[in-house]
Amino acid sequence: MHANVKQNVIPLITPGLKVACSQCNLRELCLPFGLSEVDMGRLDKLIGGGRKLKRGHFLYRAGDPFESIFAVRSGFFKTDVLTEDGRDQVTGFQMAGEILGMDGISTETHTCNAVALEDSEVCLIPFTELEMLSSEIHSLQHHLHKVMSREIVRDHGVMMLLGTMRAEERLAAFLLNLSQRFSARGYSPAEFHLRMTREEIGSYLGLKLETVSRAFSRFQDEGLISVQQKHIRIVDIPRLKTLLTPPDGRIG
Amino acid sequence: MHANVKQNVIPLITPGLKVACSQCNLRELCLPFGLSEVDMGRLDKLIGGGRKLKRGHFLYRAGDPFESIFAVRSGFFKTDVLTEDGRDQVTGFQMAGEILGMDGISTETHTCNAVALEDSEVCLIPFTELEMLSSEIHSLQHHLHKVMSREIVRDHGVMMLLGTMRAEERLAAFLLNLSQRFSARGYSPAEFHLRMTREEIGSYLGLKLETVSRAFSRFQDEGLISVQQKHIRIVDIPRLKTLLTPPDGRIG
DNA sequence: GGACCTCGTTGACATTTATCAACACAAATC
DNA sequence: GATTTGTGTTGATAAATGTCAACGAGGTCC
Repeated sequence: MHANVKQNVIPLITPGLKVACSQCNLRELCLPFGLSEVDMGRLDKLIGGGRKLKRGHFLYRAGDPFESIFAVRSGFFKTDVLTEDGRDQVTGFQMAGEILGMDGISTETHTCNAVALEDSEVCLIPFTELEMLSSEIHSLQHHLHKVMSREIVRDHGVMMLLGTMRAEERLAAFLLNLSQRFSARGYSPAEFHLRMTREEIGSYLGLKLETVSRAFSRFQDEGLISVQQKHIRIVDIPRLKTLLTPPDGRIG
Repeated sequence: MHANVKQNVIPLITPGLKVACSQCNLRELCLPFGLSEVDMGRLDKLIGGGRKLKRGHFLYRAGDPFESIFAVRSGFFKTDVLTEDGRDQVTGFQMAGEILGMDGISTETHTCNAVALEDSEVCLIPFTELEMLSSEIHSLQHHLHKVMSREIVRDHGVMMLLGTMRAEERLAAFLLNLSQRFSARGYSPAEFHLRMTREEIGSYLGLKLETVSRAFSRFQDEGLISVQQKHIRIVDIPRLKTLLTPPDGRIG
């Protein structure tokens, strides 16, 4: 019943997978943002190659020693934290251009699991080398700080969601967030495939899977979206957005 | 009814407040952790002085341009995020040695408010200068990354709390977290003064103030703690900890 | 020293979400 | 093609938390 049913071996670096930031169409979303051609070449040399992961495989697990951060080249990941007493919280879903693994810097050990939700590719960025290079390239250093800060801000958004929103508001916010991120990557903002189960959505949103399912059905009944298993089509984005704004505005 | 009733002017740098990391008894908790004497002296020169804040005053507000991060020298802060539609989420409470303001790096604008919950003092650390110095001092750079990463890990803990815990578990986790942090600063882990209201605790924990109040009363009835308004004495720390571990362990 | 305030507590009741259970659907496997 | 397994949906009911309201305690301002 738990996610760790598929305890696959962590695959080694895929030798054939050549990566180069300068050739990558994600460079405007990813770590090399704002670098000159020359500096991007220096970053290329540092990137420890790519790694392919089959669906269900772990990129890293809580407890693994921290050595690298990862940039998602393609595919889809989830990160989750498990406690000894069996609580399980999905802390995020990551797609192309997003950075994984920064939780590990503080203790030199990963504190969460990262699992591929579909066949995926990542770039491996050795962190010590990245720090060395970033002390020479100011814009790289600054952008790394921005990426970490962005993660903090994103986390605050999740706290807001978990702390103040009701079930349907959470799901609306979740769908709109996915929509916006797909859109930023050139995909349809209105129609997409969910890579995660209702249970994983529920864990992320602090809800049980039944509540997630009911909220989907309700949205469909009201003509906001069309759901067929994992295929989602958002019929009325503006009206979905209004679900996030309580009618009275709650001002005062 | 809202926190921004006290909209005080942001005070300027307090000229008389001399700060020096090398003299500070918080240096093992704070940014200069692990620096040599010489390097600490260089960090001292960078610190833009101290700032005193009266209770209720804002250290910064959402929308303010980002220029510095802040280290709490003394006192107690809360940070919160407000949305246009009136939602208000407390994202953290900060005490001596903790760093504030890293949310602002990503957009060059602060994304939350930081308010002093009692008369407080902070060190102002201009961020551009900090980046310049950290590219020269590797251990400073690395420690900055650790501090940011620690914030990400802390945020994950809050997500876990908000996503998986029930009201009493949240409050127990909150009290134990405060206890541990006071303890790390040489104060009693068992007896302390809450600087925040029930409403602020509730906002942080995703609960209404009445629920927080009832949970306090219940803990007192069960002999776990003793509450008198904001004064808390934890009578039975081990038993409070067991509240966080569901009896069956939820394994499997 | 009294008259506000804000803050905290408690009770009765409403609402939301979880729990338990049954069943439907789809993909993967034999 | 049938079977299994994971996944998703829906209903009935229970449990947790929120809402509304009253009141009490402490601090602050005249």
